[in-house]
Amino acid sequence: MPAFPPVEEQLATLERGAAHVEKPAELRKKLERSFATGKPLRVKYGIDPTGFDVHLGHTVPLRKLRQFQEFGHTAVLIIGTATAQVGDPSGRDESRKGLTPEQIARNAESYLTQIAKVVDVSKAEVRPNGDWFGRWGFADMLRLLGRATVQQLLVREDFSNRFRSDPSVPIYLHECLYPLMQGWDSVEIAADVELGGTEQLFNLMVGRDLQREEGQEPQICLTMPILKGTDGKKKMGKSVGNYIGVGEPAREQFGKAMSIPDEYEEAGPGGGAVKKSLMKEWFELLTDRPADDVSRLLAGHPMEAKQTLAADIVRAYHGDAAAAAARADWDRIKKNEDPVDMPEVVIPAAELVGGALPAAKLIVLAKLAPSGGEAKRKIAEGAFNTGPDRAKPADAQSPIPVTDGLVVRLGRKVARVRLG
RNA sequence: GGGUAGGUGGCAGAGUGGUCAAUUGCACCAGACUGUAAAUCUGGCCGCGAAAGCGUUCGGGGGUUCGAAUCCCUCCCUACCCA
Repeated sequence: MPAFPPVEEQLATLERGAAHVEKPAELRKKLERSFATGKPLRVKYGIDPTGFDVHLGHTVPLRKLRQFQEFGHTAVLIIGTATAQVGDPSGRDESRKGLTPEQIARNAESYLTQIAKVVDVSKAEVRPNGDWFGRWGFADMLRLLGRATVQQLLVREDFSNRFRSDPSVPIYLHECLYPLMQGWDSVEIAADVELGGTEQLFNLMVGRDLQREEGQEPQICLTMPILKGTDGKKKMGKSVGNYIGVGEPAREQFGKAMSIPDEYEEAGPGGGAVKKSLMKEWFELLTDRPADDVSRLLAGHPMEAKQTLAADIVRAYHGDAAAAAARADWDRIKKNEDPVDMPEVVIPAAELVGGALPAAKLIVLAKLAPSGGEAKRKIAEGAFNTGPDRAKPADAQSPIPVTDGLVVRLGRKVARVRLG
């Protein structure tokens, strides 16, 4: 039987960073009861196995889920094997194409491995919603559809926008089913709390309604803010290309984190632009760093703060050593030094002519550029240099003496040559 | 079933017989600059070639033409409207 931390302590952590809690008083009540009875809360989070890389944006609610786990509550991961065939209309996504059962299975597996970097999947309950929806007949579906009205759906901004102002974007009937299915999942697993991004609030509320109608205690809906991407402008997402994947290499994550702007502007309530600290939001939503620590860092040198932020993020997915190494590498790059762990490329000795190679050819063989044309352009731009003295070739044809261990650089790409 | 608008480089989106390897924006790569791989400015962004140049591209196939992303035929696909 898990011993839960005091309710106040739990509340303080759980509500931190949340965009909205529906309803805070009920959450307290549930926590108090679980504290008294020793019965963990059932905390639901759903994902559709439609096949994408898990990125930091997804980790925001996932981290909240982990906090619940750490307090001893039960994480229930819904795999939307049934809902994936419908496609969530939230955020004006266009309807998704149908996936084969094999794809869905493969995606689901890939998710769980990625999610495992944040949540303790081994302790979580994993429930494909095809388990129940798969058994449903047409009559069951109709019964579910009878639970909601078109008016209710139109309350949703993205539906009403599409309906009124942008009629060219179709709304399919099956999309209307999605919130109901998601809500029904809550009934099936008797959820105490459901997590999601702010755009999920409507769907989460449907769960509350359905539970109440089924005689269950309605779930708490806890939404998390939408994380802004590395551009500081749009929601982090794959299609925008402003994301950091949880599976990316440490250096990559560190670099991308360093590239975020310090602050961004947002339309304020009065219409004017309000400056907000992007770094602060990232600290709050992506790291465990305490609030006073964060404000101290932000008051200091921005560069220092951002490096700490980047290191915090890398640490979560690659560990202390990798985070430290990524930070050290960053410093080296800044000072124009080579990183410690350089990728090595093998060049067959037979390619050499008199121990040398034309510059353009060397670049292609070292895989620094995909084609000879690209290599030549970069040489002309002065982006290529080799060896400790960073010698630049005069032109693309200049022979570069190639020895084992030679360091070749093109822009920020660096490699060490091995003769094979 | 009928009608309409479309299918162009990673995406968005111009072009509508030669001057088009194809405007532009985004993304991406590089250079300068900088606390930052931010911002800004500059250059680049199909392949081969030292270069002149050559080859392969604009949904698939076929055709007209000295010459087609652009015209014709046919097929496939997408969206919207009407039934």
